[in-house]
Amino acid sequence: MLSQADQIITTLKSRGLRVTPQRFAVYANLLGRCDHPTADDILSDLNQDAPTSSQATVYSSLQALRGANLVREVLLEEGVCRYDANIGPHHHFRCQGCGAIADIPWETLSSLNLQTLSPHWQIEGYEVTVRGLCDRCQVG
Amino acid sequence: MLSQADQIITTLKSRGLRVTPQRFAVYANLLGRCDHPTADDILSDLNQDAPTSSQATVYSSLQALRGANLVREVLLEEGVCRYDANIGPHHHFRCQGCGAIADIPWETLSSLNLQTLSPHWQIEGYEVTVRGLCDRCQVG
DNA sequence: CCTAAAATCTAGAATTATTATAAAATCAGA
DNA sequence: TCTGATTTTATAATAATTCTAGATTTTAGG
Repeated sequence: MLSQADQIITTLKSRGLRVTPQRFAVYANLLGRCDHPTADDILSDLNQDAPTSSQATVYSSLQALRGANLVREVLLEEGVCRYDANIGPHHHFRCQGCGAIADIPWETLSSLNLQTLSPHWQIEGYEVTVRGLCDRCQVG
Repeated sequence: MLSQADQIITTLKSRGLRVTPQRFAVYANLLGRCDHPTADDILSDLNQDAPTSSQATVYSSLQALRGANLVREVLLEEGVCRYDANIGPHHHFRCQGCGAIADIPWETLSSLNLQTLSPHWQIEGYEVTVRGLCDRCQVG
């Protein structure tokens, strides 16, 4: 029975990544979150209780994790990249009021038929971005 | 029978925008394109034959056009915002090889049932991002 | 046509997110 | 423990975008 720490270490190693305290911390942070943090969000969180990583290393660790397909980027906001350890197919809801982003399970919107798109494209997947207002931003 | 230039002018006025050569040029440029240019792409294009606009003004014009719902942003690439004068609902294909972006007509992927999402959300729309390889990036 | 007020443009400075860099530190296998 | 390769660090650099104050332009009314 592996602890979560051991699982993370095993996972990093299995993807050919050297296990450093910073990579561990970044990945553990992302695995423990439901939101989609920016690099700066992660940095602040990591260094909350103890100096864990430099800013450059957070970026570097994120790139390594992305290269290993353990983390993906989420482009739903201008000017900044957000990250997600949930790399399985899923969709997003984006609130147009406050900007909040929520995950939508894959199956919920998995009924699209992509066969009729262009015969020139080799389709590998899709995701849906739903826009609207979250409950806090709705008026009356 | 209005010329295209007159149509653009009328459109800008109808949206409460002052008609300046720069706004006209930016909007005309976007209307004449099928791709999704960056602000810099637009700037280079505009100033190709004659000095038309400064960089700051291209950004400013794009913001004004967006505020008037004549132009929308497209967030499919890290680090840069792309723009589109096609503001009707439509979807995008994104090539994972070269990064090319293509429009997909709305009706093609309009069959999603959003009723089963969260009762807390007031849904206003959705768009689908399809990923794959374009014909040029596919190998043999 | 003129005028004036408001809006917009300009060009360079400033800001922000991210990447580059060279030296120091660390990882992991022998 | 040693060692070579990799990673981290802190700062500089870069690129996309916004800010700013003075100059210029638009536009409505006379």
